Amino acid sequence: MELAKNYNPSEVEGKWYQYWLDHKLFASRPDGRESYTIVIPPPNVTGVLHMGHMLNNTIQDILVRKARLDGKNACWVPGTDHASIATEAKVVNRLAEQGIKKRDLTREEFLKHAWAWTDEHGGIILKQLRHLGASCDWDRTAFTMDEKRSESVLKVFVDLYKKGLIYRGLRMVNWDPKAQTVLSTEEVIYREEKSHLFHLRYYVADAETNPVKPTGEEGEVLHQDEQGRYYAVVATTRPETIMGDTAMCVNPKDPKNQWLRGHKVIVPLVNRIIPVIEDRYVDIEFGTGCLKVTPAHDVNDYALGKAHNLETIDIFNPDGTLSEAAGLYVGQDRMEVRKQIAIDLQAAGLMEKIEDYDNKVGYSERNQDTAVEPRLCKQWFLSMKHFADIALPPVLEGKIKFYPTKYVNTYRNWMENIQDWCISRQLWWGHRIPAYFLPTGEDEEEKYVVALTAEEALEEAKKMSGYENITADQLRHDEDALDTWFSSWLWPISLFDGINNPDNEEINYYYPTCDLVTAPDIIFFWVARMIMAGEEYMKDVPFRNVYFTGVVRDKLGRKMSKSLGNSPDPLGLIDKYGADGVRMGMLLSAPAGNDILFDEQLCQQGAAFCNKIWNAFRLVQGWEVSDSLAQPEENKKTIAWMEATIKTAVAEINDLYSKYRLNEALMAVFKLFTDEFSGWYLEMIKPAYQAPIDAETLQATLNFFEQLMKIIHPFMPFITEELYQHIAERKDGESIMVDSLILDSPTEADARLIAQYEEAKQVISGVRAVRQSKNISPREPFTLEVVVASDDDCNVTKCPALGSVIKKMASLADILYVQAKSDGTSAFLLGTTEYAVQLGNLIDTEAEIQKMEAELKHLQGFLVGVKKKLGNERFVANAPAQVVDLERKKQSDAETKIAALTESLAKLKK
RNA sequence: GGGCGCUUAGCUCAGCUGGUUCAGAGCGUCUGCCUUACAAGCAGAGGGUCGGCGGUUCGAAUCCGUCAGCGCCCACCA
Repeated sequence: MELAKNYNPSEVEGKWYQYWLDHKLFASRPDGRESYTIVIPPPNVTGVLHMGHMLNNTIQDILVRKARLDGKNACWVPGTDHASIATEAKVVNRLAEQGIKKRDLTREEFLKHAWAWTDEHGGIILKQLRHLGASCDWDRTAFTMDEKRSESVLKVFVDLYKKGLIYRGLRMVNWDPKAQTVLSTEEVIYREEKSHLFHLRYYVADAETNPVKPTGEEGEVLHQDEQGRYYAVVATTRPETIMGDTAMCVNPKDPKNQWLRGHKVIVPLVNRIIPVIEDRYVDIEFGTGCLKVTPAHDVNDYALGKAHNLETIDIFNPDGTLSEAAGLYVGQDRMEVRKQIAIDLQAAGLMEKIEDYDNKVGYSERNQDTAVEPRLCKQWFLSMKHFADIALPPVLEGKIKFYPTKYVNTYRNWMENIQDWCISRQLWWGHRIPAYFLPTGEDEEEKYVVALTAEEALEEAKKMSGYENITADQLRHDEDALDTWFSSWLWPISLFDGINNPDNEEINYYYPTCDLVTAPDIIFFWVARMIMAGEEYMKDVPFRNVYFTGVVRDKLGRKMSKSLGNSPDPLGLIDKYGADGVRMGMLLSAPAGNDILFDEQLCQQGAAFCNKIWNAFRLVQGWEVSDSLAQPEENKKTIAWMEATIKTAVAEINDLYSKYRLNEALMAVFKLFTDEFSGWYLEMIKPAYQAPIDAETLQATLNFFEQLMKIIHPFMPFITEELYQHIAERKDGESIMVDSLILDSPTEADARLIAQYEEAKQVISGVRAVRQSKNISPREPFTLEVVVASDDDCNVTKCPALGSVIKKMASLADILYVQAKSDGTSAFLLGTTEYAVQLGNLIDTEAEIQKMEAELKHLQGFLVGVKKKLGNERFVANAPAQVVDLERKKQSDAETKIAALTESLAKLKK
């Protein structure tokens, strides 16, 4: 069959992906083989593929395909995440476009819209992954909100509640006023912002009844205005919260604020009188040392309020506007109020000054344009102490390995300072919390039961005193949903139904999974919590290795983002370079743990490599075979060398895989094919133009080709399948995917053979370099002189097979062994042996002399260094004998070379 | 404020427990080749003294200290 001159991925990729699907080659069932499992980090169900996914999933696919080649039963489970907060936001936005407000809908109506959206956009990303070649077992595709996963989540909630690990409590939590839900501490990201420090006057309220006299060091009276009224100054970044002030706080040890002790002050504008309290929490150095205390809107103030029994005034509505309780600016947005109140304070003469100030403001990880508000409310929490205790040891003890290892520190630090996990969200899209509230009187504390179903909840409720006759419609199902991560933390278990159906065949076979490939930014959200769930529910780790990928950046190091427009369209790249090319491009610049600076040009390199492979095959496939032709000795030897080379390379590549140094493994694969196989081997055994090749050599070459395709396959699945199918007749359903590659370890004999060929390559390169520097055609047949004693058989050129290989590769007419090189030659040194190319009248004696003198000078300098080292008694006395011997050899070698060069030079100069 | 990591050729990175003939790779650069597998190619070449300083050692890119620069994570100073 005639093959096109250039490789065309678009003609190949779709065809083989369909073939793999048709023959169910991605599917896995438990069997007697060793299992190899990866669970996909589930992308958002309505997400679209971006470069981060490309990197992440390329790596997973490489690992899975490699496991198959190693003969393991590989299973890569795909799925999506319902991503409650992100998806709900998208649905809300779409409804808004249609003029529908979420709050006008019932929960059921809203969920209908959400499911419609999910059905419409859901799983697009998984379809896109197929273009990349992802070999997931698609029949297993799961969703964090499908039936099995949902049931698992609720069961776990009920179980943990019963174990006393889930509780409900009033806490200061992070509130997202846009999404109108609480967030966990992990979901808040802090950004440094240019802001202002407002210095506000709080007048002393009781100066008449309780006189004050603040004096400075010089004795002058401070803090007094023109009318003689005394005031304190409070520095704040948030003047809009003064309506919630219920105290002012000073440090009792602060000398400059002693005069305020025991007094009362007036909140500016609001004119409420509040006490001055004392607490060592206040930093004497910061601002004026006076702190306004707003217990409802600041975590620290809340603690102060509790300690000092202060009133709590919540001045915000859930949407971030000011509430009735504020009394002023009611209904206006807090950010607007901040601007307005600054103006009003100034006008009222209550603003001492405004300074520029950098501070950190928290934002929702999902919504980076609305600042998170600390807010006091009742939520569900998971106590984390127990989980930290069970999840820390496996990582510290190495039962789970992190690549790169530096994340172990990060992990430990988080675990050791863990806070309880707020798991409830004021959202509808998600798993509804299986808690049911009982009717209570106005001032009574809330009562509730936790149960898997409403029926069970009713049974439970009836057991409570006073509720014996309660009916189903009197129970109020908690409106809140669970944090998305409360379902994803079960992923490695719930995918195999290990929660609902413990000890089933699948969970026993596939769990623990082997590798987890993920980005480091979800180490706490997801990785850590999966380890917790694994230890809690399976009493075993969820995975053995975690490979943390880097962040994909552009080649200038900027994070890829929509607003910068520097994120290429993954599918567009695949169209342009082929999936294999893009996979190689991604990986070439992705050392584990480092950020990857993505450069489209690297995909080009990947595509070029495909073309190289393609053409190498075209060459081999085009050879005419002759059965009568005997196999030349040199081919036999070269085949043995190639075999040794492949074995050695595969051992190295396997070692790199085991260390998750995939980019280095790919580079080794690339060099094996390009340099060793195409550059050297094929050229060595290539028959003369239009001459046939012997059958044995051709067969060996095809075998090598097949091995090489397997070696490359994890990185470039499509082209390797295409050529695998060309190399030999294959039955329908046969595939490189499910073939295996297991080679013997390289031996010492292999190493010797490789060393011999390395030397031969150097002779060839030496001759080529002589030609190049003299601008002589590579075809011009020369005679090579080897300056070597006639009884010395160690020289590579003396091996008949290698001799003819060298002649062929270096276009030599002959190789002669001489005592001294003849006139009209250009020489080079390899080790201590001198090789001289007979150039005849093409020689430029002057240039030769210059070249040799330069080398002589270098050698002499080198010799001086070596002699100095050997002259150092302490070196000779202390260094290991091996090292000293080596230096001695260096010395004698250098002396030999210098002698030879000097002699040649003398001869030339005559 | 704490913790961690990084700094080696123009770029992106290797270089393990200090010691093979003056530090390696890929890309890029330069030179010569359209040699019937591949110009998405072939051949050849140039290019770093290993962030600065100090120390340990017979010997340091490799160990220690220190300074500088970069990056990441964590933390309730308004």
